[in-house]
Amino acid sequence: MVKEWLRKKISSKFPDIEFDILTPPSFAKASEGKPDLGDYSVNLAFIVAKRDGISPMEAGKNLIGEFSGDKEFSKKFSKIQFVPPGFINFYLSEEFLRLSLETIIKEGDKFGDSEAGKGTKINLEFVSANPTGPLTVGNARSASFGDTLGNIFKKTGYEVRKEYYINDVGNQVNKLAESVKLRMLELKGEKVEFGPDLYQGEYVKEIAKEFLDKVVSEKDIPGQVIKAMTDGAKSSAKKMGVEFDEWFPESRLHESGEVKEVLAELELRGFIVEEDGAKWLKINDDQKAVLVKSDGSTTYLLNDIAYTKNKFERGFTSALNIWGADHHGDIIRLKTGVAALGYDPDRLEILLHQFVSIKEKGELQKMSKRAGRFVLFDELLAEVGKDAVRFFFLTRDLNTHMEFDIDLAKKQSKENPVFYIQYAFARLNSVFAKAEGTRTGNADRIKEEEEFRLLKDLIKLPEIIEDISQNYQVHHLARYALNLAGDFHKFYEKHHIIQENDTELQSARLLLARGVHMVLRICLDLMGLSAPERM
RNA sequence: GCCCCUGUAGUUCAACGGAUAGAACACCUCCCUUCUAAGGAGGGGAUCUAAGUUCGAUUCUUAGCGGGGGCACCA
Repeated sequence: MVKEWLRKKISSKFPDIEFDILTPPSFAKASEGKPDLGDYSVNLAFIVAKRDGISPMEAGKNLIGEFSGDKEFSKKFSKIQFVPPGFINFYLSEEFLRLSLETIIKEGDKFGDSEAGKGTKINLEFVSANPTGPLTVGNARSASFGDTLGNIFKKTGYEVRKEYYINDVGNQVNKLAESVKLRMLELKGEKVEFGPDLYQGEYVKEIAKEFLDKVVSEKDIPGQVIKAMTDGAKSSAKKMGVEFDEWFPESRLHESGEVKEVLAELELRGFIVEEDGAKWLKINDDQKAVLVKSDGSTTYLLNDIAYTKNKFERGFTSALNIWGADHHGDIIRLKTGVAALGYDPDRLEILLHQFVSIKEKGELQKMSKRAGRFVLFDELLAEVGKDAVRFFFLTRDLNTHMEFDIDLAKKQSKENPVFYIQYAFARLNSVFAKAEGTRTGNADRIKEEEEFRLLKDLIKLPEIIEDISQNYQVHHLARYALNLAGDFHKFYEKHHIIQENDTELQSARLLLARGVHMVLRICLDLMGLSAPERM
């Protein structure tokens, strides 16, 4: 609300200068000689100083008049101060904050909505785990992240489709089918040779048993295995609260002939070289990647290029993929392929999330689907709960190499900070229940420091959400919600909302409480967390 | 060897090139006859090392030392 306004306003005064709008550090203990540096800050003086070759303090003296004399500024700010080493600090006025509260309440659930993404259609693809085993803890990370990012895009006006790509073709699938077949024979009492390159996990035996019961014939095994795995992934996603708009099977691209078409087009455009009986895509001077193997089968890369083209042809202006860090090397290849087809490669954006390593019984485990070593998504959800799992991932940057200590997570699930937020929400509910029937008035009687603190938090929501839609720092939303909940708990301890003898004050505080409640709910919804009535 | 990510309190994580580096958990001291103590008040405790760029570096550059992930006619 304020940040954007400030940016525009200052830009119009100083059109040639690039500056930053900053949030000054807020010191926890203002009482102990820590200065109040205001609510917003501009580093204009540093920039001007450099340009003019003078000191920042000198530059600031000449600038400050531009602000203190401007009436529009005084509507929002009670004080604008120039302080060493050269920041111009803006202090929000109490009057403006009170007015903002009334605006926020009027907007309701739409508070924070924007039209920033209007006209952009995003295909957001995430999880897309190989259907050769159940979803694991690592998949839970991209599920939490992708789902929340999608929600934020929607709130900022983008048209979004959440998509899950199913690699239902290829070697790995055949191997899994082979593994199941052997386990079935084994269950029938035959002696089998179960090679180390087959899928070792227990789930293979379970499927085999199920197939025996259902009397699945041998030729149906591959199709049925994929179906079983995909159904499992769908059910896991659902338990996480993630709804995909589209489950896109790779086989569709082969059946429709799109893969062949793409190959033909790449050949026509001269990006293919043949060598050793295989067809390669030229990446750069010293790199090439196989598209068609010498046995005639296509690689994931060619299929992925066709898939990306398919997304664009479906009308998406951009394709955003969330991949695990192990696919880092594939980015350049896929982008090259997409560019070779004549698309702007910037329309394809790939976010990498670093790995989640698992610590169990004090030891780091190396996960491997093939070897059957992994921690199951469903198991984790059952033990720790959806909200705690989602929030655990959502509070961290995608680049963080996470260590997930299973035992600790189980033990500490009760202490997961998500409950701190939900508890604030539940406390508010019980206040509302107590105050039922009384009116919420205007904000005039708001005057306590803790109350203004909350108002300042509230007006930041639109800024946070819009920033995330640009920089994908989803964890900022989680931190914001934690901070808001914390400020609420502090307020709650110090001031009473219910005021038996002062209905005016009570109605003002109820209005504030409703604002906090509303914003907490918006945050919880965006993150796919439940908003409990009581705890 | 080359490429990507990463190194912050005892632990798990924050910090848009900005001001005295924030939380949570754990530890120590307090606070429930007033709206839910899953809460609040207070305390101790951290930027891997060395140079450089900058008015200003946890953030950028280079080098070193750790950690994770890639460098296939697998996905």
